[in-house]
Amino acid sequence: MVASNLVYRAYVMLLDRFGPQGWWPAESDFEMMVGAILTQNTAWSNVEKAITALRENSRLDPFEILAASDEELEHLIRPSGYYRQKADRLKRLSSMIVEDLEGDLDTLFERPVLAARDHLLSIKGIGPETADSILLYAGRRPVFVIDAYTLRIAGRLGITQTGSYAQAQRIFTRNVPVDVPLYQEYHALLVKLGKDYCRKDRNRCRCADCPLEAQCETDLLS
DNA sequence: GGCCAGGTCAAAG
DNA sequence: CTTTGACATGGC
Repeated sequence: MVASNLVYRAYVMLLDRFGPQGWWPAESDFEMMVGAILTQNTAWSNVEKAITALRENSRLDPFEILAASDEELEHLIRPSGYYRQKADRLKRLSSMIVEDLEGDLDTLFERPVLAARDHLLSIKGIGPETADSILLYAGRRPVFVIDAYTLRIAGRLGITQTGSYAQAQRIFTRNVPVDVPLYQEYHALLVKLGKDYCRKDRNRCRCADCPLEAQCETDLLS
């Protein structure tokens, strides 16, 4: 890892342009995990409505989620979309926490990262991005999160070839310092860049104002 | 009205 | 191992 590589310089440029993004100011690690599931392919504004509803009904807790009926849970999280699937996923997550961890999340996060990651991935409804988001933002473990924006941006910068999650994760991990706040901030900045400058529709790509314009190799997306 | 959003899974080539 | 369809609401 050298301080002059593109992967690291991109982080510096993005932070300089956009500033800290202040992601995931959840009041608890469990709330953060709930948000990670509810935000799957969904706008965060919709997730906020669902989390607020859960909180106001005192269901923002693994035991309370298990105690709730499917109908009640689905109703509370409906604004976040895919509400039947996500209600099921929240119950599976809660079951794991209650049954495997006795309700104590630290039991999970204190384990070796790969073991904790595998444990999360064993839950139906938790894939690589959700697992890694949980490890990074709730567990504060140094795991680089890859999402659709990161894949698209990395492709345009010529950083990755295949567009696979694992490859992108390896490359980002190898080229930035192992630092939890940096990982948290970099991921949030990539999402910010993706939303505002690197959209799927090429006609909407505002490459002229893009902070990484000079590094961008193509207008095309993978 | 159409596109998109801080993905994942099962089924199929 | 890669691709495809289903899942669903709300904002612009």
